[in-house]
Amino acid sequence: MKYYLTTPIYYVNAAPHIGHAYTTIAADTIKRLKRIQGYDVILTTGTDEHGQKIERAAAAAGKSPSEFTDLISGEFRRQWEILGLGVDRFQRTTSPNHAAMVQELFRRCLDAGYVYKGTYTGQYCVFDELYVNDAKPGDSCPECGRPTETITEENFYFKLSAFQDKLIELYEKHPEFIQPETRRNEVLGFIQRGLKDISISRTTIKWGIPVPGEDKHVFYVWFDALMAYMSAVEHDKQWPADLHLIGKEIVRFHAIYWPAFLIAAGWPLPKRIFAHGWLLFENDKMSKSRGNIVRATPIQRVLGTDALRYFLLREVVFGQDGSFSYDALIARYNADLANGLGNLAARTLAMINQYRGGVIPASDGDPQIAQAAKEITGFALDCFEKLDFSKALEAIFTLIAAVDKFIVEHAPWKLAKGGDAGVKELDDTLYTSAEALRLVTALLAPVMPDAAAKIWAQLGFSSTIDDIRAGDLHWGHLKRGQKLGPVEGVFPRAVAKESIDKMRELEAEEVTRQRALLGQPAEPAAPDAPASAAPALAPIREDVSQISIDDFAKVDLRVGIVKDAARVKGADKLLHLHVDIGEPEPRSIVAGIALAYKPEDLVGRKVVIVANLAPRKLRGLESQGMIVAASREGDVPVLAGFHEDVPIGAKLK
RNA sequence: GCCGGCGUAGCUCAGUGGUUAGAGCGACGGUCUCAUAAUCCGUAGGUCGUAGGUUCGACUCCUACCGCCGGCACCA
Repeated sequence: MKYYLTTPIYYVNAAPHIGHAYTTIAADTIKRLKRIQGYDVILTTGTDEHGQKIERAAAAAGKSPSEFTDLISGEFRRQWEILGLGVDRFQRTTSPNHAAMVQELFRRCLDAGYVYKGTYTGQYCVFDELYVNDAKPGDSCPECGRPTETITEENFYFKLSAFQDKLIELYEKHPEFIQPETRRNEVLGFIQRGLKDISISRTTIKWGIPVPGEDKHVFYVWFDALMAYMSAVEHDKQWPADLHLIGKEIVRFHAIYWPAFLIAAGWPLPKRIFAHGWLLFENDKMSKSRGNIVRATPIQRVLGTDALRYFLLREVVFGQDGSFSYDALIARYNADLANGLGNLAARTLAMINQYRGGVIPASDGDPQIAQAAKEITGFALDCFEKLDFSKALEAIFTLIAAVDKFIVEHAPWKLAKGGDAGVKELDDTLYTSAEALRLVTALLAPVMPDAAAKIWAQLGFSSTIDDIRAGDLHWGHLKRGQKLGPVEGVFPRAVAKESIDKMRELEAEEVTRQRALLGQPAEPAAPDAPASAAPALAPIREDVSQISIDDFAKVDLRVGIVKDAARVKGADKLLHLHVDIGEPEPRSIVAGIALAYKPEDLVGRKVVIVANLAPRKLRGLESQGMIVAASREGDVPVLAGFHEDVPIGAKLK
């Protein structure tokens, strides 16, 4: 039986961080779980390497696109090796086998009548490679705020509109197709509002896979990238995937576009898509602009890969957003791994060494613990199957607690001194502890392979944890007479401050190394740097065309004072302002700053506006100009202002 | 603005009509000594977001409101 699962292919515009590791660690864990169940498991990952953003990032690093993507793709591949993740195939979208598959998808869709050529005239954001519907010339991009360009281009379109009913039918027939349920509901809601055809080619980009017979065109990123799931296993015919593991931000592409493409091409559909949540840093979104992105390797180097794996899967409910913090990591590590699992192993193995010469005694074990073990095992396996890692782990650790209690109740150290009377009870107690330890170790092996391997060897097994199968997960499989291996602590207790300092130090080093790799200047700001520290800004566009002073003079920037401000009904982000710039009547201006500023805080504040911008209606209100604000990727805008007092109506030049 | 979710002990969360609302972590007190200053035992009193309502009875159902989150709309 085969089981094929995937992580997303990661976009190479940034170096790997803990978010990438999260997905890939989860995938590796699932792979190990499925192996225990006896499946031949294939896990694929890879890198998504096309598009203008990459062209640009490469240029910024002073490299050609292919040099640049080789470098970053290699960085991802190495990351998974360092973390010991069992990736079977690493698929790059720049490899020839992939291009052929994408072109094949295109031909099949074309032959089936789901692709047509059309013309698009309108606004386009070069940075995001995005067509901005309903935008006018001069408008800026809804995603990034950069100016859009007016383009007319011939494009290939995919008839997504033809798939509305087919997709709804798919979700109804296979409720597990998209999980968790909230994502499924969102997708359904989105589809029920109607699907539009999508453009699947671009003539504005060179760095991509060419459309067959249409040299000017390259494929749009999603038409290209999704196919990596098929090209990765092209040679051993593993398609369809049993599971696509993704982040919640790419649900729509996987749950809507992807099955539609496949149906159009007449290829089988993946069985299940599971979208996990985001990893936050101390409850804030991790983002470049905040400078609070955490990498996996510093954590690995201080506490070990297992600590990272355990933390991510135990602390965060899979499917929901979760928070990473160094304090929580250390707390989990010490409470669960050092005091719980590590200590149980240490005390159990030490007692067998001391009291029984390192040999597993003969016993059936305590019936109550055996029963508890049976129930907990069943429950945990059930949770694992549902990808509810946190609940599974919680359950497994209740068995550890039960055994700790059991040991105290029987006090083997007293039995050992009690002569012949205590021999049987001592044997039973030691066997029970060791067998429970064996079972717990086997259950935890998919999550903590390194520690499990160590304990496994200490229990005296010559087989490896990769040999563990479902049949081993039953009480009583530990054999009497088995000789323990050399014993050594698996999770030494961590001193919080020391460990955190060390992780932060390594984190800073890793940031510097990654930035050098990307051709960016060293950035001293630590992840916990105060807000005043300069955040890492996106590189300034290399290709912003230069303008003359006359061009600049066309822009009439004026200082004004906000007379009143009010929220715009029906819009989260909009404020309706009246700004006095020294004209007879204040200007009516609608600005997308409601998330950053309260209306009452703006009244009386001096702002800069573009006074000669063509008026435009927004939500029925006329906007006679635009407020100047600085914005960072993924962040709220910050209004421009002055340190000195400036009269109303003053012109900026 | 529309749709959905959430708001329970310091922290993370469980609990969906019925006796005194639970767990883990943290904190405090005690205990054993096999063990990683670990284990084990005990304690900690949280208006179950706010205000109404239904009911013999609500954390659990309904309504409104507040706050947070997500999706859509929106972002000049």
